[in-house]
Amino acid sequence: MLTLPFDDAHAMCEPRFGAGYPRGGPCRSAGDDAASSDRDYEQDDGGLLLHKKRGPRKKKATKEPHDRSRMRRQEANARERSRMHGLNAALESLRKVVPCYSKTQKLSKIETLRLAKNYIWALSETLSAGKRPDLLAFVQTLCKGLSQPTTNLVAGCLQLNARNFLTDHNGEVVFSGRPPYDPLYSSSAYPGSERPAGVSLVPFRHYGYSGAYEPSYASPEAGSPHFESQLSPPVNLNGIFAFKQDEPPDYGRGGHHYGVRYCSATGRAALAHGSMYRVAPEGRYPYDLHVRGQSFQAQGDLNASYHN
DNA sequence: TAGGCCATCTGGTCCT
DNA sequence: AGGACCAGATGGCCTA
Repeated sequence: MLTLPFDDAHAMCEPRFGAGYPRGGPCRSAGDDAASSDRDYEQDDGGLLLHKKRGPRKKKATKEPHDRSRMRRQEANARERSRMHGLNAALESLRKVVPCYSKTQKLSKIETLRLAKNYIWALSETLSAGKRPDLLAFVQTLCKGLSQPTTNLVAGCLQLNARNFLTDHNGEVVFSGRPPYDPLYSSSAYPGSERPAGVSLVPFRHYGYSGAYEPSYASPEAGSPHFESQLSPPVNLNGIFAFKQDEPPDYGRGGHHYGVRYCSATGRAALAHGSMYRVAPEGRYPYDLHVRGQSFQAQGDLNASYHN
């Protein structure tokens, strides 16, 4: 699984706001402005780190007319607003490419960043593993450190049973449901000698409808606010990030293509036509896998599982 | 009502 | 000098 300790206590620099908290103290990386770290901080009587100002403590006396000073401050405020709007726009665009996007239920800023980090991590792990991802592990990685509401939202986006992804007090995602290990992709996925070179038959674990999949998830469009306006993100494991509703890259040509697509209600229609991502006729299955341009028979297997 | 989230203002610091 | 960046403070809004 993860090749590096994932749950770095300060990986996302949990906010430690409060008066007197040293700016950049615990979150500062090792090489980041190391030269200034000592001179920037001093300890008070209680050992608390206090920010030691670098510059002159008092504002220099200025001959600047009050009106001009005021005007410059207002201009600075406008620039700061603009800067923050740009930051928010970037964050919004990030929201749209992480695995859970809803116009009606936006992720908070911090949760967006955490989810993005988890997403990058999960994709990296999948790439380095070089085999088909374990859906449960993938989702667990995605949800690591997220709040329970966000975990529910992500699980809802992925149309999993959120109750099976409980976040414990350590921020660990705990799978509480039955862990079925029925191989989704058996050798029957490659009848005869059609198995492409380089594709191993490591069973892809799927989780039966008595497990992680919500038995009733088939109707996300039918009223659950979680699914309103939700667009699923691209999860494209070959490093080509196809944005939602963009034309997919041509996966028929060369390269080792390895993609997972989580399909959801509104995104599906846009993807159904001419997409690399196969969509079940019923539109009910949350993901599909493609290796080297091959489309696995996920729907068929899931159909069988469902109807059994 | 408390707590979380957010936008905005503000002053300090850094950089060009 | 002026703009960018940063973080603290503050108040509004929303929800449990």
